Amino acid sequence: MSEIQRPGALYQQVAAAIREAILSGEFAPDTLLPSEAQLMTRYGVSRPTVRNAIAALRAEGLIDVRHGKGSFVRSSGHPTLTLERRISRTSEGKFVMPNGDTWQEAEEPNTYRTLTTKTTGRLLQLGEEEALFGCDRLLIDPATGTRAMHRTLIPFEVAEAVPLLGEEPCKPPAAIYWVLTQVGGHALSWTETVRAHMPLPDERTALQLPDATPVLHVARVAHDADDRPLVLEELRFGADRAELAYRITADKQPTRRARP
Amino acid sequence: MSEIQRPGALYQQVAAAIREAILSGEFAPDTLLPSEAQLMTRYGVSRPTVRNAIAALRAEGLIDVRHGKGSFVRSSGHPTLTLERRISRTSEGKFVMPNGDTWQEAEEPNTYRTLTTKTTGRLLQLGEEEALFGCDRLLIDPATGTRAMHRTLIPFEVAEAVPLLGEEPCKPPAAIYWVLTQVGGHALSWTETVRAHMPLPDERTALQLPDATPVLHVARVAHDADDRPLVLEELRFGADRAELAYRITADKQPTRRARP
DNA sequence: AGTCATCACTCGTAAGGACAAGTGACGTCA
DNA sequence: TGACGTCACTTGTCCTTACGAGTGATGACT
Repeated sequence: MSEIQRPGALYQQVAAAIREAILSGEFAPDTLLPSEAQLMTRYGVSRPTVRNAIAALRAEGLIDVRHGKGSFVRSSGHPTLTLERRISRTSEGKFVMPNGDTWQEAEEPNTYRTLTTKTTGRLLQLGEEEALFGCDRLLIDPATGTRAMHRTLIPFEVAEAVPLLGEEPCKPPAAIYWVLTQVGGHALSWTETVRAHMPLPDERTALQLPDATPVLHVARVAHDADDRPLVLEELRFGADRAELAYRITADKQPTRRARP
Repeated sequence: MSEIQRPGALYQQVAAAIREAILSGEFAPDTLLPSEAQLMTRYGVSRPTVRNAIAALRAEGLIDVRHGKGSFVRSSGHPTLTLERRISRTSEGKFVMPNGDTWQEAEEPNTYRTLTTKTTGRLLQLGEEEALFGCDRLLIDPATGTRAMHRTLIPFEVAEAVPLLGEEPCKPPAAIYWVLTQVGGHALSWTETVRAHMPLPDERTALQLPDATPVLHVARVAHDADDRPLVLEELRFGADRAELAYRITADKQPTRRARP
């Protein structure tokens, strides 16, 4: 009966005690925590209080609870998949994404269709709710089992010049750059924007995410020589499975971006 | 009384109904949701069930609950601060981090001290629990109020060659690179690794994070000509306030990394 | 020996009641 | 008018009880 007293609510004291035990290593990773009943007698509180404490630890991603078995200390395993974000151009002018792209299609690819975007329109220099030409995919990395949601978005202005896009199913992620070069749209620079958010239920199921696992969201925009956006690629994946890696080399001069 | 039936548990049905109303725009952002009592009569369930549903929406980051007032639809405001991750070298050989570094010290800086790292040792090619020379900071962006935790880590092997580091307080983040050049440690490349995780309580309070807000974690490692790590900078901030932006330019040749 | 029912244990769901605590408006009182 | 107390409303905390559902081992039956 480790007596507890300190801060705020009872369940927070219980949560703090368990958390401390986990972080100090008293409860090792992948270890079974005491059951709810045991915690009730241990701290002299009711079951809702224990469950409330456990819910707090769950939201912090410290433990995993399995129905009928118990609560396990989550092994703070680092991501097993590192996505190297680098785009290179071969001498023939073809674009390759050389690494981190061992993705395979996990489902039958969709076809291009009209989409609207609230969150990423800004990156394409569009207003909110503006229509786009786009395609969704569910990708999987066979080596690690990591899943990712991929979306290609092309402004209508650009898509109209590319008759090939009407064909179905839509091209694999990397091919879109090649397609663009065929019609004279040469991407000169890419900007990647990285965000994180909590998954909605559809993302939770599609990406098979455990509790309290954020989604990493990468939006890659290709710009042409006039700094106008050509394509937007979105990639979402569970932050427990994969991480992003950028290699930065020192320029001789600071790069300046055009200011409209 | 919108009757509900479909999937799984009662509280999930209630949560799904509210979630749908939010995503469809029926409940506008920053709007007050019906109170718990109203939801009880609306769906004909008990208070624990309503609270359970609300807890689920809270964990998804869809709503904010304020004691004594009610539940508000969270305005899905995009991050206001964009951190441009680019390192440039001036012609004099001094290193500058030209953008996204309007940070100010939010607290009196600490002094360098010995730290151990479990999660990021790998990036420095060290084992787990290996000791390092390091310094923590709490930064703030005055324009947006965004807070960030910053940590500088230097392997003992490197730190021993730098007598300047013993001085207190420790240098501002960017200065460490300049210090290194003074003793012949020239950084040639940087690798940034991006992860996301849910905050522990200390991160929640230090960064002043709302519910269900992930932490974005950037680890920047500077390597010398022999590809040995010189410094590790860690930056953590709330994913609701800031995002990362990388500009990628197309190389003529794919970059190959040494394989040991 | 093998199969399968049972049981004890786990967590999940749902309801009920009671009181504490934060918030804001309203009305009283000085 | 101004200050303040009260009250109604909100969510927060905590307890009790009950049953459903997943898991694994035990043991009886074939």
